[in-house]
Amino acid sequence: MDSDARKIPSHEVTYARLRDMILFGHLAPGAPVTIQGLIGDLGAGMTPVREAIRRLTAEGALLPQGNRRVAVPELSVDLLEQVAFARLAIEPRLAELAAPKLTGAQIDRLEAIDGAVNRAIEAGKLPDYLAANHAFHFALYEAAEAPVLLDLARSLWLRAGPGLRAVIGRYGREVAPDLHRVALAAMRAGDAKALGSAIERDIQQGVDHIRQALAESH
Amino acid sequence: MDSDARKIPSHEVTYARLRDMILFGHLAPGAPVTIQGLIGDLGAGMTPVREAIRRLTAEGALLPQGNRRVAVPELSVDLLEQVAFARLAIEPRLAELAAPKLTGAQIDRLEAIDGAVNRAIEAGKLPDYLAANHAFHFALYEAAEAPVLLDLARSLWLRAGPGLRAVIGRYGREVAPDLHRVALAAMRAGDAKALGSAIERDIQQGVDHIRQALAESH
DNA sequence: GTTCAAGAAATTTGATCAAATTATTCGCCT
DNA sequence: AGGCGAATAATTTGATCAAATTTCTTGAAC
Repeated sequence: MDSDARKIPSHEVTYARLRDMILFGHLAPGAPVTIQGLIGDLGAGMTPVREAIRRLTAEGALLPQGNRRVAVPELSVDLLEQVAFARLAIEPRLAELAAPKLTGAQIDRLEAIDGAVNRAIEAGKLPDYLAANHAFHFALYEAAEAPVLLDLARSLWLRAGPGLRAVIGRYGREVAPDLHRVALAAMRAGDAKALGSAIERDIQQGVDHIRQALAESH
Repeated sequence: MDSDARKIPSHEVTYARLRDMILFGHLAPGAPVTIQGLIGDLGAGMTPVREAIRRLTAEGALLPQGNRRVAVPELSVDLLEQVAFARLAIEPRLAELAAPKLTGAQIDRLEAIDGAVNRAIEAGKLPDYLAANHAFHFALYEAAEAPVLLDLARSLWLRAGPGLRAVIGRYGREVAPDLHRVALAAMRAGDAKALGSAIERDIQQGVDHIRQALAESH
């Protein structure tokens, strides 16, 4: 029954679960991320939990609290600006690198993911939207075959995670230009520059969204 | 005697030691970074060593090897280009942010560190040079008070670490323009743009150095 | 008879857990 | 309000289990 789960180690599973909780804003900033608590919640042993916390701390998704505890960091305007700057530097480059390597099948897959994004928006399913949007960007970035830049992008999305919580619950007004469609058109045309530009504007749009949500919650 | 060391946890010490070994090229790429080996070499327990390895893996300083081991990654030309691109995007920005916040005392300290850099060069002490150069850059970057960008810079230096090993042992021909001096002049003048530009050229110079060393070792 | 290969045993190493230790925090009492 | 003590949580060690690599042996082919 559970014979299929035997191959992947427990600390990987624990890491992935905790990461997704942060990435999609399921954990409140300042939340008490305690080892003992996660042992109960995730049903894992102590060692796997410790290692998951250490990894996420190293990636900037958790913040050490002076005393020997960690918590989900509050996303201040100052931190958001740093994340925004770095994302705008790294991710358009990833898109440019991916452009010449994309196969037709990969573009089809990206178009399918983008369909899921739009369906989630129309249905008003914010969590689904966040997951699908994440999937779209990283399916594209992975095609760039640039592991260093990809790791940086992952870390930056993780740091922006707590900000998404502020977005959740706001009206799902999705903005005018659908930049994913622009990006897809650039992919089909093989235009790396245009693709990078579309991704850049898409990031700018997303960051603006978080910035507004942050400003309204004081 | 060791009463002062009681406050900082063992896994932090272990992490810092292993990190520095990678950062300054003391570990050969492909080297067998094994838990049991480090327990012996560093005299630490199993859990601290595990956590240090996990943290450094998350930061990209160590690479998982399919089987459940990790090793110091080989620095290919391709990886170096990615690191170079990201460093050129992030670090000049850190310098610009630091410029208006630098106090006279901090600039004096940076000048002192740069003195150590030059002394190490003249004495032909490569390890001392690497340590002092690292200290110079991060003393500057820390003044920017931008933790996100600072973490990214740390991760990038860590990824470039294995490349330094190729540089060690080559003739210590230090290049013409001393860009640290240019940077110090920009700091005293309070010219953020000039400081960013000096750091940018300094990075370019360092990357060129590694690139050449890499090319010569085929 | 020698060599190569396949397979099995043994050793090494990583993963997980449980217990003991140490530090921090919180409530209570003065 | 300040300090003392109990409780809670993190750190660390040691032990046990599972996986992987290496080595040794055995058999067959040349």
